[in-house]
Amino acid sequence: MGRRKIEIEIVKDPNTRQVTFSKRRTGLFKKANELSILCGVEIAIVVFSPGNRPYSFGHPGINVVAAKYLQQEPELSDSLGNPSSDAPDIEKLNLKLVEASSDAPGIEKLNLELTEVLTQIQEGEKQNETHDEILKQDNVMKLSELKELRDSYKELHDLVKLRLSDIEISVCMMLLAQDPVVGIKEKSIISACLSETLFGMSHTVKTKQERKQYQ
Amino acid sequence: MGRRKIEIEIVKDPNTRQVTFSKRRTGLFKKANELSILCGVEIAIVVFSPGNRPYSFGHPGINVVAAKYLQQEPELSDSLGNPSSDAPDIEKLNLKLVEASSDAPGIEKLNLELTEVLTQIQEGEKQNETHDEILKQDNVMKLSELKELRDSYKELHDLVKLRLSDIEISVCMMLLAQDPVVGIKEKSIISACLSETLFGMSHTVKTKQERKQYQ
DNA sequence: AATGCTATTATTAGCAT
DNA sequence: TATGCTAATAATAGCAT
Repeated sequence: MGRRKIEIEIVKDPNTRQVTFSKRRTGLFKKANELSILCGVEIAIVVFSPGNRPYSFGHPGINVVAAKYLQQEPELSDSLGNPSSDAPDIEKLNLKLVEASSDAPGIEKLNLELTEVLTQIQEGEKQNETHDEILKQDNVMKLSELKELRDSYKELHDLVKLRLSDIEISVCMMLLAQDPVVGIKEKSIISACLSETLFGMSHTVKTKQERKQYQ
Repeated sequence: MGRRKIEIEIVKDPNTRQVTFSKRRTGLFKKANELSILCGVEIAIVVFSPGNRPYSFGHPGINVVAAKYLQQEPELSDSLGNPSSDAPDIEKLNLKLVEASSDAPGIEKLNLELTEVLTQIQEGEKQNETHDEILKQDNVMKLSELKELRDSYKELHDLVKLRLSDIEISVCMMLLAQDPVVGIKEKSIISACLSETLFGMSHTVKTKQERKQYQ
């Protein structure tokens, strides 16, 4: 594809490697952009340069898509008997979403969602403690109370599971919202919101590190 | 690039669009693979098909890198004071990681891990059912059984919460990776986490779709 | 939904800037 | 570190399967 064919193996000369990276990354992002436009689909790429700098591409900006995705959730459960085939109206909807997302609003919602999840988890932990109290007080429990206990846990479980899915979706969307190298607009908004999110989550990372250290 | 030139605009015929997506996605992933090998860099791609199915590509497989991450973890807190310099040995290390991972079992392992988590969640649901049975059989329950019930829920709860933390950490890593000014050493690790997240999400989203379809 | 064929267009390796 | 040039290689549009 150039003056001569090359083997697909690591380019030994660091300078040449950097040039290759730069050119091929450009080409890759161009291809990704074409794919997203030609097929009306969402795509996200992250790649680290040989110097370990991150480059990313994403199309389109995402909040509208995220919101609408959650909206179409009910519809999905209606199309039960159709396992591996794609309902055509879903595809249409998807295309509309991509179109509509060009005028995307803010990203604060994402942060709010994350905060909500953390809050709910904390509440779940409180419930755990409450149940502990109950267990200590009575050796025998009425069936109704038992059911309540069970139900509350089940509720918590479902809640967290649902929230987990939401977060994963949000993350996905966030990935898609990365600053595109080729032709998208929301750059400044996205960067700002990414920073916000970063601050919001830093405490969680700390928590995990602490967990490991004291284990 | 084909029998005739086409404009980069949405392909109107749905069938043709799907074929285009399939071919170009293959091409894109091939390019991404070549880029990662030629330049020894880490890369991750997520793309949704016109039918909204997630496809993902990532290099390298995360297991090797993740292992090295855990080994390096102690050192990380030491190198925090070195913000914006691009240490050359870091690049070498990064290359070694990529090389080392070329003989990694591949991506299946990652998917297995994710499947494991999902399985555990499903098992949690089964336990819910089991507890239902118990509740129906006995009006009175021994304290030990009650504790078991409580513990199983707590376990499930912790499991989900842990996974949630992992996702948040991955996101945080990703956000950190946005900023080239932040310390360099962590970058390879970051991208590993990122890959994990990307793959994880692709898998999870798919699973969620399936869950909905069969509900 | 994916793959093989192949005429045609698109990407890029090596070099210079 | 990135871009312009250009010969040479690689991807793919349309069609059939």
